[in-house]
Amino acid sequence: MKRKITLKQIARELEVSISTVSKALSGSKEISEDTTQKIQAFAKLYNYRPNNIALSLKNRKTKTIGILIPEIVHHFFSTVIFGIERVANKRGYNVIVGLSNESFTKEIINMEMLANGSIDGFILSISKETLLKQDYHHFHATINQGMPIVMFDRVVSEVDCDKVIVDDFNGAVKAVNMLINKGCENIALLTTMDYVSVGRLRTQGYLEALERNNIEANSDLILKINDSLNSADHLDFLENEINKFFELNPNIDGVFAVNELYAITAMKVAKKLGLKIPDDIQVIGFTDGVLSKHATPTLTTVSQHGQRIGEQAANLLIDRLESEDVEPDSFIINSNPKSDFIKLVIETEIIERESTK
Amino acid sequence: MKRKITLKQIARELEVSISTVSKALSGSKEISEDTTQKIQAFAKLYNYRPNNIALSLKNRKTKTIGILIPEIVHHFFSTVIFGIERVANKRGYNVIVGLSNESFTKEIINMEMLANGSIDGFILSISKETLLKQDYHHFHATINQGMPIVMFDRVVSEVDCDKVIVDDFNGAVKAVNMLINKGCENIALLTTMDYVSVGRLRTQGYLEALERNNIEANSDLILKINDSLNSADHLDFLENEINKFFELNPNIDGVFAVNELYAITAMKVAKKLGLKIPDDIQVIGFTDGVLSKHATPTLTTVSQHGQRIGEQAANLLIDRLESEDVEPDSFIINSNPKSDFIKLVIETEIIERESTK
DNA sequence: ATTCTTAACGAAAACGTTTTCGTGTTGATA
DNA sequence: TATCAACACGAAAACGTTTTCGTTAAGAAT
Repeated sequence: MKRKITLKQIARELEVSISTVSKALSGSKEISEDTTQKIQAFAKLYNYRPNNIALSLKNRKTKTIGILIPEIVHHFFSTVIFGIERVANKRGYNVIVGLSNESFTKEIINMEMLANGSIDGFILSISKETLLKQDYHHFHATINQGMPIVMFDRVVSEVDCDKVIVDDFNGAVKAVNMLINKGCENIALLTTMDYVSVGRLRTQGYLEALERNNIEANSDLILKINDSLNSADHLDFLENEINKFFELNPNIDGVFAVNELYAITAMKVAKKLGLKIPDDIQVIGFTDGVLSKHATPTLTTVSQHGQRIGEQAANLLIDRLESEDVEPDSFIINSNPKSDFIKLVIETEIIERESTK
Repeated sequence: MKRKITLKQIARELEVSISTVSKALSGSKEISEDTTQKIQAFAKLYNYRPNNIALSLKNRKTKTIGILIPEIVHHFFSTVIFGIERVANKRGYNVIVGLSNESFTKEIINMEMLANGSIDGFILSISKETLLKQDYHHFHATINQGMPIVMFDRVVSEVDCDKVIVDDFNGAVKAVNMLINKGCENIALLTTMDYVSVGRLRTQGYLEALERNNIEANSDLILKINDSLNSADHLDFLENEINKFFELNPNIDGVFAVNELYAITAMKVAKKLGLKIPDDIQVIGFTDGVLSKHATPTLTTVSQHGQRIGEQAANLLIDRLESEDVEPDSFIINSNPKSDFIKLVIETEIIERESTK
C-alpha cells in the first residue's frame, strides 16, 4: 500500500525543486526538455495526480456544488439530482448532497456544515418546516457570505437568488382545461395545505381554469389533505379521506390531484366504489413518476421535467460561479442589483395516458 | 457582502498572533482568560467558522464519503443513499455522490475524480458494464492507494474489501417457498441475464426452493429477459415477452420475479389475460419499492431493507477510517490480512400483500 | 573586457489551519 | 541576589499546490 505521491516526493527523488516539478508537469517552457521529460515520465510511472484539497485551498474554490433537498427517496428530487450531476460532471464539478428531511434545523445544520469552504455554491429546495416558519435567515446569511444559491421548485420571493421553477400555475390550468374539454363537469381538486407554494399555485391554476370556462368553483369539490403525518399512517388516512369525499360528492366526474400519490389513491378508491376510469371519472395527476407509468389504468399526468430543472439549475449556478472569476468586485455599475437574478420557468407537459378519455 | 473571516483577520484586528487566536478559540488554558474572552466574543460576533478545506489539508482527511452508484432515479439506490447520509451525518461526515450510469468508463472517471484527496473512502455498487467486462483494476488501484472501499449489493469476490449484501439467495428461497406453501404448483421465474450477481443468486434460490420441495425445475417456466434496452422501449418489450410467456404456459399459477418491475408487469399482463390475482395466479416480487405498495392489487415482495444496507455500509466504512487513526501501520501481526474484511449479509423480509393468498 | 540577454532553475509566499517549540516577563524561592 | 518555575504569548513548520520573483551561468553584444 503506497500512499499517493506528492510533488515534494518527486522533487526529492529526482533532486530538483518542487517548483521545477510543478512547472514541468504543467508543461511550462521555463523548464528544459530534458528535465521535463524525466519528470513527466516519473510522474506517470507513479501515477501522480494533484491533490484536490490542496488545489481547493490555493484556488479558493472547490469545484463542488452542494445540493440540499428535503428528501432523496422521491422520484422528483432524485431526477433533479440526476440532472444536476449530469451537467456538473460535464463541467468539471462534483456534487455533495445534504438532506433536510423537511426539517428546519437539519436544513440549517447542513448549510453551515457545507458553507465553510466545502462547496462553491448551493442548489436547494426549501423544506416544509422552513416554509411554515417563514424563517429564511440562513439563506440570507450564506448569500451574504458570497456563496451563491440557486433554488428550485420550492422557492420563496423573500430570498434574492437565481431560481428554477415549474410552471405550476399553468400546468394546473392546462390539466383542468383538458378535463373540461374531455367533458368533465364536476371536477374535484385534491390538494395539500397551502403553505407549500407549489400546492398553492396548482390550486390557483385549478380555480383559474374553471373561471376561464365559466364554471363556478364549488368548495365542496376541493379536498385539502393534511400531509404532515408520517407516511405509514398517511396512506390509510388518505384513502379514507378520499373515500368519504367521493361518497359525499357522487357527481364528481373528473379529478385533478396536485401530486401523483393523491391521483393514484383517487383511482384506487374510485375503482373500489365501482367507478370506471376513464368512463365514469377521469383523473389527472401532477408530477410524472414511476407510479403514473405503471398504474392500472396508467395515469395521465403533468410532467415537471425534473431532469431539465436540475440541468438548468446547475448551469445557472456554474455560470455565476465562473463569471465571478472575471469580475472580482462588480466593476460594472449596477443600477438595480436585485434584477440581476434569473428566474427560469420550466414549462410543464401533459402526458396523456389511460386515465383520461 | 463580507467574505468569511479567517484566523489571520481576527489576529490582525485584535493585535495578537494567529496562534493565540487559534488557541483561544479552542479553549486552550495556555491563553489568559482576558484574551480568550475577547477573542471568543469577536469570533462570535463575526460568526467565525474554521475553513473545512484548510482543516482537510492539515489533517489529511476530509470527513466526506464518496458514494458511487449506477443510478439515482431508482428506489433501492436512493434508499441506500438515505441510509448512508443518515449515519454519515450523525458521525460528522458529508457524502458526495457520483453516478456511473451503468458505464465502466464513467465509473473509472468518477473514481479518479474523487480519489485525489476529495474523500476519505468509497461506498459503491458496481455498474453492469463493469460486471460484464470483469475488469476491476480501478478498485484495486484505489484500495492500494490506501483508500478503503465498502461495496454493497452488487459486489464481486475478486475485490478484497468490506461488503454489505442482501441475502438474495435465501430471499428467493423464502419467496418461492411461500408460493409453494400457498398452493402453487407451477411457479414461473422472471429473471434477468446472469451477469449481474444478484439476479443469478435469486435464480439459484428459486431452483433451490423447488428442489427442497421435490419439485422438478422446468426450464419452460423460466423467462430470462434482456434488460439492456433503454427504458422507453423496454416496457413494451417486457410486456410482450411476458405475454407470450404466459400464453405459452397457461398452467402457471405462481410467479416469482427478481425485481419489482417484472412483477408489476406480470400482474398487468395476467389481468389482461383475464386471470384473477391471487386466485388464479399469485405473484411475489423482489425489491420493495413504491410500485409494490401502490399497485392493484398490492404486491407481495421481498424487502431488501435498503436503508439498513446504507447504514451498515456507512458504519463499516467510518469504523475503518477511524480505526486507521489509531494503528498507523498495522502494528498488529496480521496472520491473514484478507480475512480482515467484513461481509455483512442483510436478511430479507417478505412483506405480504394482496398478490398472494 | 564589460555589459546585457536568455535559459533553466530554485526560494518563498500564499491559501487557512493546528501544534510544537521557543521566549520573555513575572513572582516566588533559596 | 541569583535561580527557577509558571504564565502568556509568538514564531514557525506542516499539509500540497501554484506562481511570482529572484539567481546563476553561459553566451552574445558592445
